[in-house]
Amino acid sequence: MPAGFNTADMKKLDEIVATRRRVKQGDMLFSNGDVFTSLYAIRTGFFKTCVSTEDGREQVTGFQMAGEIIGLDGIVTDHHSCNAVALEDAEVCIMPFANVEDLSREFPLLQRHVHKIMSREIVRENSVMMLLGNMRAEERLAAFLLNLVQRLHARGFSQSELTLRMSREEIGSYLGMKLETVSRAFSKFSDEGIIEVKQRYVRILNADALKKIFNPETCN
Amino acid sequence: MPAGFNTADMKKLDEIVATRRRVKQGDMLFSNGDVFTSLYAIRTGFFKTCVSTEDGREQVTGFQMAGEIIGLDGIVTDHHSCNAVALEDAEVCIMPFANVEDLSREFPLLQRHVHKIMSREIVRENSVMMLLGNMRAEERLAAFLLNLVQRLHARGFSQSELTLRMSREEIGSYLGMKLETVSRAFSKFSDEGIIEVKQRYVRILNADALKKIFNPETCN
DNA sequence: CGAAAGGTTGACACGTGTCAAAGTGGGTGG
DNA sequence: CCACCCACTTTGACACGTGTCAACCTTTCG
Repeated sequence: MPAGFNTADMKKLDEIVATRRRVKQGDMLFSNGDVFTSLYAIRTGFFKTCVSTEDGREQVTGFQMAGEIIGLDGIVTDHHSCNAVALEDAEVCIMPFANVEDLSREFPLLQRHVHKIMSREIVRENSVMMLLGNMRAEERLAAFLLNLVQRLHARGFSQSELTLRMSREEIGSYLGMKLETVSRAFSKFSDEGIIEVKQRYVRILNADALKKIFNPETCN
Repeated sequence: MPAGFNTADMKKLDEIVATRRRVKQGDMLFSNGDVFTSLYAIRTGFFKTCVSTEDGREQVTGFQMAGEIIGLDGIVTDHHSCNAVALEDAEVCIMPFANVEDLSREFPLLQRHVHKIMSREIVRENSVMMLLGNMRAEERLAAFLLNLVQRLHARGFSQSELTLRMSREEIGSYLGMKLETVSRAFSKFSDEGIIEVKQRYVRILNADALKKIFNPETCN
């Protein structure tokens, strides 16, 4: 929720949330083809969203954590065009989109907030396109790790330690590379003393080195 | 503009457009860092949008033609995060975003329309991610050509002939491949009798074959 | 405890990138 | 109006990063 509302406003804004829903690890919050009715605000847990082709290839389009909104893909056709899968037990707030639109008309601040959320997603996807189109395996992984810790840190977690909620294959799908290549890049970073890796536990030992890999020119 | 408005409504909706602007080939409509004030509806002409890293790598994030909206990237931070370049002389309608938001509150149909436009862009970028992450050079080019002719056909142009407005390098940037690879893929399609290419002129001789390349499984 | 899923590592293959040279077409100035 | 020039495109030869396939290891969970 955005800032700038008084308590009376906040009470009305509570109406956006119809109810909450728990999603167990591995379960889908919504899937491709489902009728779109609501946006979902993640309260706890971790999701991936992915699209797939008829011939079975899957592309992870994003990883979402507490405080982020999923379901925006469904607005345009009234049907979802991707799957949202919980990577750990999760709880979401269900926000019927009709409520969102009604209250947006009443509260310009909310309207602006909704627009920003959608715009942010567009900008994020732009940078993923840059990553997929122009970067090499190690740059992609460095960018991915830096993005993850930055978002976790904004939520009060460590900026140097994290536990991955997704498999090597899912990371690879997101980054446009095979799981073996992901694993090799982790090992390389580890050999170079940039990170410490043990399965899904990752500790960043030298963030500057990671940033340098991600963006070779901008280093100092 | 969406359907469903009466003439009185339409008159008010005209207020969205502040003015028009001509953009000459090669000129930028807006660029990374510019303050965001307006969305732009393309009346005529053809644009590319692209992001770039500090070390000079450029990623084309989309090609836009008449009737499409650009500038959505600027909403989230009040500053544009990409460049919009005219690939041919163009004219756009300038729609100050404040007007869009004001009238959206008044006209639910417009509000819904704006939301759909943003959602459509998110879904489009999802499919570009699939393309960049999972497909091979020839599949990417086939998908690209099919998408282009489909959009041109929706605007009354031929569904088998087109003149590309962008260079091989720009196509390559969009599709995550080098210009030589783009050129080779064109030549291969040409050798196989699937298309006829002469520089920027392309005629599709066998659309089914292209679809087959794009999606090997879904053929029949 | 055993099986299944996920992760690591090695050897090799292959698609695309890189570099270079030549061809093509369009725009501009003399 | 022609000729030149420059940007763009095509094509070839070769290099290299990542994919593929396989074996083995680790961890989790029934």
